[in-house]
Amino acid sequence: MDDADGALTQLKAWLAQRDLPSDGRLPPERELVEILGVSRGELRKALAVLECDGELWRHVGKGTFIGSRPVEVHSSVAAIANRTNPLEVMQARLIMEPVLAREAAINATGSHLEGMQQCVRLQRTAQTWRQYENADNRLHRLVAEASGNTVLTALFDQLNAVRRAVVWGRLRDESNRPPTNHYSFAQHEALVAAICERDQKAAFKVMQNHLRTVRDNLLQHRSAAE
Amino acid sequence: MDDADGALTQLKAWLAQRDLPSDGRLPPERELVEILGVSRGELRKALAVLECDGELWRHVGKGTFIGSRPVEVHSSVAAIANRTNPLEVMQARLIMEPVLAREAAINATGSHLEGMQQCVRLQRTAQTWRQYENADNRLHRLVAEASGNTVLTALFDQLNAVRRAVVWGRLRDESNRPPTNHYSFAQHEALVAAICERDQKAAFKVMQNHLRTVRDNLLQHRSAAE
DNA sequence: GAATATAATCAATTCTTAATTGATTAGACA
DNA sequence: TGTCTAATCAATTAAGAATTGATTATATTC
Repeated sequence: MDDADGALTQLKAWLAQRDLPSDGRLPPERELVEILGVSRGELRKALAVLECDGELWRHVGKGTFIGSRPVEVHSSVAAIANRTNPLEVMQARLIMEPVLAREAAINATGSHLEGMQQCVRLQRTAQTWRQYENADNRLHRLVAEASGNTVLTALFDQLNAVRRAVVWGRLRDESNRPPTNHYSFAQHEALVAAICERDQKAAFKVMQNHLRTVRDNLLQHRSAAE
Repeated sequence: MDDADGALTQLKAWLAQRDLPSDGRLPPERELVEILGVSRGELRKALAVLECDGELWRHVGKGTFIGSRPVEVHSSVAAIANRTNPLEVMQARLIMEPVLAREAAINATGSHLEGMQQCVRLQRTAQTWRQYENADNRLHRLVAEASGNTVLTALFDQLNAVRRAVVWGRLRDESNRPPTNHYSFAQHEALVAAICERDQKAAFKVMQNHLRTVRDNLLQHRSAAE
């Protein structure tokens, strides 16, 4: 390497002798310039080479770091909700939630069961759709949590966030209050009963039937609107 | 309701007539006290009742909101990975991926199929484990994408991110290059073949068997280490 | 005149400080 | 004893200043 790569050579040497902090961050360009005694343009050229080689990554406002750029996994819920539709969401729920119910029948703790039963009671006495939906959300979340699987619960949370962000249009019943004989009442009670009795197959089946009912209602409303 | 519940009655009445902002936030306690003309203690009792009923939720520094407490969806991949283990991840994969494979058999496009076949070829000729894993990642991601379900694909991505972040310890084979008779070869080829032939049941079954093999290998290694 | 160094500026991010807010405690009052 | 008021605490948010990589303009050097 000749003088044309002086900055690069010097930078590599400095990186080799200096052990960096745990996060792999190296000093800002304005400091490195003084440390290495090169101009900022030369330093940036050298950094660009190393970045191109995948040895470091940079970001405005953050700094320069050794290693490979961390993958952005924070695929926003809103972005997903904009590219999907209620039917896809229901399909995903039909895959996830029966399994969660089955696992909940195995692993649910006493406090989980108490919470589920309270949700069912609250739903029966709900005066508004908002109260009804609150209880519904809490119940399904409790089932997920009771499964005991951290990953599945996290996936359920993301699915749930997408569900709430998706545009459901006029699919929702807009009457003032939930009817006293709403189909979900019996299904939710059967679900909680199955989980309480540790009946895995029943918990799976009841949840599956429940979500199929919800899905079929969805399709019926849609075809009626078209 | 008598005077003992005056604050609760007044609060409910105020909530009924007043339409709240879109985020469901209601004024801070210090303001509500002046609006309703009740003492802060009474107000907090009334709020506690409504919170217990699940009609609102509160948090220090944030405020008081109508609706059910939002789940921590910010659960970053790293946070999940720290609280889970390889077995939970495999369980989640066993639930998600066979379904994705079945849907892929229905909805995969020509470019999806080409990509899958290329992955299989790349895996056969992989010189290093890194190349092998790259092809493996791409294949499974292609199956998810080919399912055509945006939500399921997003969930797969999150699961995949967790899988890569989880500490697998010495479960990985550390030999220099993948063996030429690695069990995954045949399974992956059978998977791609089933999807190409639009055989939904076979695609589901092959993926399930594949992941069970992976899981069993995992358990075997673990019990050997103990 | 071309190339490079230096300075100025921009935009994204982080840091710092103050203000807000629900929760808790202590004292006054009846 | 019970309730109201005030003070205080702890968690969060809001806003402005300071950083930092990227870009552009100006000056310098050979």
